Amino acid sequence: MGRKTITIRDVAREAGVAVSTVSYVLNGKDGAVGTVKRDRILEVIRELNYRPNAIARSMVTRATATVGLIIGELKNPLFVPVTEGVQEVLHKEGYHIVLAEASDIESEKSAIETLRAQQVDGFIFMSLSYHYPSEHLMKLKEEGVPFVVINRDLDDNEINLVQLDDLGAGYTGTKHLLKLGHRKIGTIAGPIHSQPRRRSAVERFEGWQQALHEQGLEAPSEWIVSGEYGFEQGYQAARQWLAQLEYVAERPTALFIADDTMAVGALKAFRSARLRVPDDLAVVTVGDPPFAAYTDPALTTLSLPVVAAGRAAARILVGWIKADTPPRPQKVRLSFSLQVRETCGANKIIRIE
Amino acid sequence: MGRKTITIRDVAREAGVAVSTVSYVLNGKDGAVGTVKRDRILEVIRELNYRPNAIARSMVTRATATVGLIIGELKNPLFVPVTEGVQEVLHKEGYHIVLAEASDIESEKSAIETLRAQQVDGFIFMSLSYHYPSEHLMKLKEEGVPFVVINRDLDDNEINLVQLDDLGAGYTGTKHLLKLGHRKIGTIAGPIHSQPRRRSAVERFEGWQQALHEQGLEAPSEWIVSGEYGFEQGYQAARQWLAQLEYVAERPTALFIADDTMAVGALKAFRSARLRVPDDLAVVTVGDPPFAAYTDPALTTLSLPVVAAGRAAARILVGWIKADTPPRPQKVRLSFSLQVRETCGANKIIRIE
DNA sequence: GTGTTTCGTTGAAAGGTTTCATCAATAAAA
DNA sequence: TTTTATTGATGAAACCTTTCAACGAAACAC
Repeated sequence: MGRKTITIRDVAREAGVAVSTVSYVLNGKDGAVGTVKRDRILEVIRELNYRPNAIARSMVTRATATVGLIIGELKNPLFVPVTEGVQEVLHKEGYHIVLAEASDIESEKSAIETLRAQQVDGFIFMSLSYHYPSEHLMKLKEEGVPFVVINRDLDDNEINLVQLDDLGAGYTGTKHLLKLGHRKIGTIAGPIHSQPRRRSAVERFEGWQQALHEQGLEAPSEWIVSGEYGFEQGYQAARQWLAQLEYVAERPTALFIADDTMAVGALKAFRSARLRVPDDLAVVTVGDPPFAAYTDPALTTLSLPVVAAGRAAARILVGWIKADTPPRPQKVRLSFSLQVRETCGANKIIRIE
Repeated sequence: MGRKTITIRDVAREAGVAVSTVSYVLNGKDGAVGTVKRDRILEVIRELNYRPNAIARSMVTRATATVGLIIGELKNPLFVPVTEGVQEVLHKEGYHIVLAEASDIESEKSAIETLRAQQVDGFIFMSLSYHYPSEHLMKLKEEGVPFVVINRDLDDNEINLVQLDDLGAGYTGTKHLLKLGHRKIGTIAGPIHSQPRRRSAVERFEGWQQALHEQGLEAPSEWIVSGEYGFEQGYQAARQWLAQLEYVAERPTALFIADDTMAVGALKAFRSARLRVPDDLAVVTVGDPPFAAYTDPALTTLSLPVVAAGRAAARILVGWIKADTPPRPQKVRLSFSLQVRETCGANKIIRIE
């Protein structure tokens, strides 16, 4: 609508100085301009309600103070906490986030294209954990575009990567059950068979396996089931798991579930089956979202530092952008902590002793 | 890093045509350029891997195809579903989202400033539901900046607004309990006393009140408690509620809780107090997040169409931007639906009959 | 064959900023 | 007093597009 936008030129005219002078005070090149003119300029800026045009600035500086956050799907429970961390440090550093959803590799490519056209200064990828090469990321790297990847499985370790220690989580969770005296431990795994493969699910599963093998234990295949993350999916997986147990002599006394949302669904299934947790079945899971302490029974779970992951990724990215030179490629692997609540039965055992 | 960016000029030179010609094929002004040159140009574009600079384009078109999404806090449970809806239509229309978090009015103002400097084409506000005027929004309106507000309480009804029917939700939820035969109905309200006031909480509370009054019923103040949204906050509020009941002769048989996360916390408190839901206390709540069906007992709740709210807001905004003229100001109020599950006891009653 | 449209193409201006090179004036050094 | 630095300020180029006005050539109408 025909509203005249006011520019640096107007400010300069009104203040009786050169455009470049105004630009200098705007950019805080303080030494370079006398206090009397500076004050006058600032006054005029306020008076005219002048707002510098970041687009025009970007044209010449070739920087937008904007980073693209590419995310697999908004519903991903990691999204909010990770973005929280990302936003926290990005905001502090004066960067903006532009959001793009990309649930498969093709839309990811196209998101990259449009955001590059928008001249974003860098990318953070937080999509599904693809296992396979992702040549488009390689290309990005070759072209010198700053980017960091969160929680994916990449075969190129020249790429900056922030990962949660899902293997460790699976291992430690199972170990916890072993320490409580359980020897027969099944698992409800995440999407370990999906294509593309999801790293987090596979690693948690392998952690479970590893802990058992270390003790020379082996779980029959009937004790294993897998499914997508999610409440309903967990419910269904648990029902399938229970069904499978009918075909095997020994029933597990404990269960490692790959994800808290699945666990909530599973608890429902166990309730309908009149299976008491933890008395009949001890459960340990992974994630520790806010609701974990409020289920019945409360979830014993491995808390993953997702906010910290977001922060770490953002910090690496900002460093790279500012230095304008790729950092020594690093794989940050963030640890976890065990939150002992009720589903594992640890507190009950202590009470009995 | 000194990588030469390739521009429309390079394409023009390589293809042996004028810059403007390239621009025309880029922008699909199809009639205007001969097929032979067009093909050559497209070929060169591919060859050179040319990517038009959206920033430069924005300079001249004065449009960025970008809208600012200003949100109170990422943790807000509405954020994900609303953004889902927003993103869905914005993406389809070729717009990008740039995200800004602003938890108070000052940071909201500054977010607006920086995003306007970034030349966003419009705004969607999805912050806390302030009650008070928000002059900065008025200013925005006067300056002709397109924007839509989701779920706030504004005294200016010239502003485009998408609201969830929180009043109706409170009313209908309570009505449901009344229909089940309850006459003594308390409430755990949301932050109705907070400053600035949160519309959703106040409306849900008023809906509860209204339904009771309609039946000539009155709840003693001991049956009422309020708190912030959240699991732990719900737990605490419920404990306080239980404590207050000690000081009153009659105990409620039913309870309206303003929010599902609070309800989950409250259920925990009731469990420790050996209060059976729904037998001793029927519960109805509001929101219907994914976990609502998986608590024990499952939550009877009023499902709010948050994704639809996001979509509606985005559609209004895009219409405004494209028409370059403010639409007839509208207040969209989206309805809700009652999800009868277990906490209200309805299924039990039916079974008894 | 002349006059008028239409078509395909072009050059140049405009958009708002940063920054480089330059310059005048003043301060410091010789 | 002359020379050299320093300071404060400036004009103009550059960033990469889009789009307007203009133009020659071909097609059409008469």
